[in-house]
Amino acid sequence: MGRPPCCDKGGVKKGPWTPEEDLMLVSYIQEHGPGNWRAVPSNTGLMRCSKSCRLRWTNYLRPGIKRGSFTEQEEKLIIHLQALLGNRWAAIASYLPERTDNDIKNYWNTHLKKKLTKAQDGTERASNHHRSMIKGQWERRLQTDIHTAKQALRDALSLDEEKPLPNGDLHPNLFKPNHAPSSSTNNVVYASSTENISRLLQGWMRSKPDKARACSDSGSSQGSVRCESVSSGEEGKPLSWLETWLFEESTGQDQEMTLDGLQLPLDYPTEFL
DNA sequence: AATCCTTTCAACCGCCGTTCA
DNA sequence: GTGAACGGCGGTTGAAAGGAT
Repeated sequence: MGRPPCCDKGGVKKGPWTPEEDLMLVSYIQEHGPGNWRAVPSNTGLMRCSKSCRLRWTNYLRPGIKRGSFTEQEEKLIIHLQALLGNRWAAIASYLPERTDNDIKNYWNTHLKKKLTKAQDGTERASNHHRSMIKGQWERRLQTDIHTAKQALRDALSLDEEKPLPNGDLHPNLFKPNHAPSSSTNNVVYASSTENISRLLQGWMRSKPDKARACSDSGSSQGSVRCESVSSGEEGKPLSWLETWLFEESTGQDQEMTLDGLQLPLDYPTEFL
């Protein structure tokens, strides 16, 4: 028997949030900043538990969230990152700063998993050599996958670099005002209610960049790859082990990768090996 | 037009790691 | 050193919307 859930108290409202509740939460965060979620319900008068408030903020109200269909590039990136990191949605989401981990998780479960299963079925039917693949072939295939994943990540990161932020944020898209969807993502739709509320916060985000900066908005301590950063030495700009790994390879040291001799950063999590 | 089935996604639940008294 | 409180994460659920019959 664990500790009782935080929302066990009576009188705690559940279910969909109303615009009025959203406004109450946003006004509070606008004034006090995200964090100290425990105090939010009592200070705002919201009949919601702290977890619910945090979730509503991080998954829906937080400025810079892109809603609507995923682009092909995002889709590919998610597939590659999932192959690399597994179901660590928060870590994956840190590479798609405009998407929430919940969104990515939902998209994976509803679209990508099916897509991949279908594709896998097709290839499995076509030939049985999948199973009888000798070790060397399997390794080569894995190497190719890793290489492809790294390439996709590099592409994504270099895209980000095209739009540098004055304050040197890791991901320039982070907290990008969402009034101007990128021209390359025509199918992007911003939820109007979220957008309206988010606009309320834009001034605040600009005036409190430190508070607003995210290792996810409130500073994830475990899941986020981005938070496990190492110093690159470039103006003190921190890089995650993954980014370091990518950039090291892209600086001309494209040595042949083998599983045995794979050159990984010192802080590469051993769980991925 | 009515009913049933499927899909989507916001929200909840329970667990885990971290922090702090 | 210990235990409670808190924040964060991933898995799961269920209501709503959309599509098929």
